[in-house]
Amino acid sequence: MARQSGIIKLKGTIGDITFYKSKDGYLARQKGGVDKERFHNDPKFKRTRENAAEFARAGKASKALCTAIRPVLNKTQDSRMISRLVKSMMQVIKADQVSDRGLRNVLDGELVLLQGFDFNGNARLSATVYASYTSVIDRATGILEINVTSFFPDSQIVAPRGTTHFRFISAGVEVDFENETFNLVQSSSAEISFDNSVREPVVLSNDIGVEESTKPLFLVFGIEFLQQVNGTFYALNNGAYNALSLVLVDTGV
DNA sequence: AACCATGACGAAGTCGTGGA
DNA sequence: TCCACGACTTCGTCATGGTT
Repeated sequence: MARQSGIIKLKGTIGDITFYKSKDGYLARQKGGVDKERFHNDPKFKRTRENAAEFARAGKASKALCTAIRPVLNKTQDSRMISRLVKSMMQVIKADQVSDRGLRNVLDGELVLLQGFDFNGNARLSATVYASYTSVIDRATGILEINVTSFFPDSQIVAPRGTTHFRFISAGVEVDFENETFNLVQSSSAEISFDNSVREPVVLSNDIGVEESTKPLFLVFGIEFLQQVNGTFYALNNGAYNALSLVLVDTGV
């Protein structure tokens, strides 16, 4: 048993040697693990394979959703967004009470659990937009809508320094997780000046053009901060403070 | 010999980092 | 500038290497 006696204690793997901490102190040993062949065939790994299958499904579903709203994401995401999304997607899958172990999936799960997901972990929508709004998904007409009530930018929007304007953004998307296809429609408000005068209500309506869809529908809502220089709008801080959240989910039939 | 604690592995995907 | 690799997400199983 190799023991680490130096000043710098390591944890993790370098080359073929694994460094770790045990109750006896810091140790080092040869890298171990289960080989691929065994993982795929050994009956003892059945449970592990089932977990892997569900995890793979969560990964794929996350990618499908991510790809679907890619145009809206537009820098309103942090570097760990996918990780968090996969984590949430695993909860969706684990909520499937119909399928057998290893076969649980997002369609039989609770996609509603994704509601409230923030695509930018550094700027949560609920801590950025305090103007009140309602969200509606009308499956019959295929219209996904956000209604922001009258508000005061100054006191109801938390904007980063340098903001002169902002705009609300929204998108409605129908996702077919089985075929990994989607149907996205996006909309945004005009540029709104960041000051203390009252603003008229804002309506962001997304008509996906499909009536009575049977697939899951998602409504995302967010805000983009802008700086106006000589009449042109520039994205502020590369979008670091932009917020985007999955405000409403309609699971489908 | 039996037992215990612990980390690696695998699945899919994306982003950040470092080397070439 | 591009590419390869590691980190990170979940979690059950087992190799590893120690102790009793």
